[in-house]
Amino acid sequence: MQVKITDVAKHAGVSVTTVSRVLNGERYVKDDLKSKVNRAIQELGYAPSQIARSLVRKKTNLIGVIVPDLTSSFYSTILSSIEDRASANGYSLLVCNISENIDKELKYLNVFQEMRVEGIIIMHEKMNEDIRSFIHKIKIPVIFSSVKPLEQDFVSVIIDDYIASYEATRYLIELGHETIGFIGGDMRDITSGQNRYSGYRNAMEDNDKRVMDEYIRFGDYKVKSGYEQMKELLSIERRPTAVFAVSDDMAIGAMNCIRDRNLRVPEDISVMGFDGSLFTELVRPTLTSMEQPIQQMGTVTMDVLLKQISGIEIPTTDVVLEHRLVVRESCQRLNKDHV
Amino acid sequence: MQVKITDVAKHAGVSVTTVSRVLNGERYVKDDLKSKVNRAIQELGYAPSQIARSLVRKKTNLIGVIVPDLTSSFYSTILSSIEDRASANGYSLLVCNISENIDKELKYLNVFQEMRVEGIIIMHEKMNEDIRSFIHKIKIPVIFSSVKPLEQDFVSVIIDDYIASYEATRYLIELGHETIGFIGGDMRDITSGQNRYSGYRNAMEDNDKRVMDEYIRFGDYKVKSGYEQMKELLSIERRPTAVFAVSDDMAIGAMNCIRDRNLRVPEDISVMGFDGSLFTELVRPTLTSMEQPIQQMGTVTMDVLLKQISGIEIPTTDVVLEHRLVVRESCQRLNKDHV
DNA sequence: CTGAAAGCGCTTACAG
DNA sequence: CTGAAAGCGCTTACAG
Repeated sequence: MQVKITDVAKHAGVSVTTVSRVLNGERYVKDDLKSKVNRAIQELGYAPSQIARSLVRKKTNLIGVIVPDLTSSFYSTILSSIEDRASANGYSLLVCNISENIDKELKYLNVFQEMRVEGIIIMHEKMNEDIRSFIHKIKIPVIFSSVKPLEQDFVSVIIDDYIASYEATRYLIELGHETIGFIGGDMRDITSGQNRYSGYRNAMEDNDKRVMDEYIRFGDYKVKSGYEQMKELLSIERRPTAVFAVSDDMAIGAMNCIRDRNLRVPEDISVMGFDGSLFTELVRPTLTSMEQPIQQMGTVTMDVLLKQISGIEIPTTDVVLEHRLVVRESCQRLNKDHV
Repeated sequence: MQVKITDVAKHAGVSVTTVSRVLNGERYVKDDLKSKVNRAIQELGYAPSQIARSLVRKKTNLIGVIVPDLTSSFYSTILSSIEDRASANGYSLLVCNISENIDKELKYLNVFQEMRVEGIIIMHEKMNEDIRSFIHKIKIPVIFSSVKPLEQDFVSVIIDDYIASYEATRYLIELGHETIGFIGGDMRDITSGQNRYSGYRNAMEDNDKRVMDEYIRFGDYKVKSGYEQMKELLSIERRPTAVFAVSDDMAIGAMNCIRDRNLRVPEDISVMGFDGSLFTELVRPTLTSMEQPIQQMGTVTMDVLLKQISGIEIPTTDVVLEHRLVVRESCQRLNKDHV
């Protein structure tokens, strides 16, 4: 029922080879034939089948992307800039939202393979043995964005989460804070769980601050868990004067919790976030945050992947982007009188 | 280089037909052959090519989605539930983020057609003649989600924006407000521009409230424009005691503007939003909003489209979902003393 | 229950 | 400059 190339050829009175040639902008087609063909295409409303074309060219112009959570501002911003670079280069995105569901990830990785995508982008680091071995076996270029799995042979586009977290903590220390609460992520995550935790811990120790277990909590990066964990921190007898949450969402949850207890940010408690999401400017007080270059992260990810695909360059090491502390209103110098 | 079905057949010592049969779970294959084939698949790491399969079956299991702005919480939430339903039904999503770029939309519509997607979802209503005629001509099922273009022959999954807006305004009137500012959307948009504006206007008139031009502003649905337009409303000599913004994002921008002027929400000015985004619960005070059933909207969109694709049912009318006023903290009864 | 052959809609050497 | 033919990797009647 769909118009196909033979219909166009018949309609124009030429061979399919000729139609194919004008379709692909080849030279060596006389102008009168070319215009006959173009008219036929027009009249028949012909759109060549990419899938037939892919089969013979062995090129699909498809990229598969695995996103942990589409509704997250962080990931959807990265995805948006990935999409931008992809479409600018003639690629389309096959998007999979796994929402913490590992089975879905493996299933989709299989779909990607069967669809013969030319590259795969993963923004997720909770691996299992199946996924690990799948990625090792597959011949399609795979790149991780914003996360870094343990294995050295996977390529990531990331920031240095350890140093970023270290510097965020040091900033609070420099403001005079002694007791700094920490709301970490999932310790099964290398990047955003373990590395950010170590950064906090080492910054504290290097500056002779006591690291106390009751000041250390862990959430799931979302607003709600920031709220819950902050509730715990506020129940401590000598509550912290500053809190560092490893995601802006959790930091906002923490701020809301503080406010709901009739305490003020930053007068009573300073709050520091991490990521640089859109929300930092949207809440009041605005949120001081250790920011990742989110947009750039997407762009660079796509550019590196494109190079891998074209075979120009096989990256062997991670691409590490610059983090940046953006000071806004939610942190202030410790008011000694207040404690 | 990729392993193909002939390799598997050779390795297992059977015909490609047989391999194809076990791949597709057909009966009529003896157990010993079946296990031979399965072993060969295993050993060779064979993954059948969907694109070859699509060519012969004339079925791609692909859905094309056009999103106006991936970074918007509203659209990414719909997209997320669309993805959920799609993958549950064996479909993958080809996602295009057009970011207000009409040319990109037409280009992507073409890509969708060439990729032979089985259905197209559009969450965007800024049409031009090319797009309109393209959609009319194409034989692929198209469905609009959360928006309703002018033409009657396109199917949409929406709420009744006019009534929702009418009721939101009436709620503010019932709280005793006389002067109600309005921050509308783009008047080129039927759904979220014109209909919501008419709802506001008619609710005002039906309740004998004066509709004054200076109280009516228009933004682009984003936080920043809500802030800017609120600034204008605050500069009016007799400023409104309540403001209704037709997106939660703009409402939040308005709240921030009010706060930055050292006024309080809702004591000095009540603020009402629209959409039911995640932010409503995230800001302080929490935002009263006329909510759309965002998740359901995605689910229903996909379900209706799936029916269209399977030919079970060709919807001829829009699917209208229920809106719901969710009262939170940002609106209060007008305090007469205050004015 | 199994296999040889045609065909899906294109592109690309190969001849002319 | 143009076309006939082979082939991309599968599935599906058709025979047996």
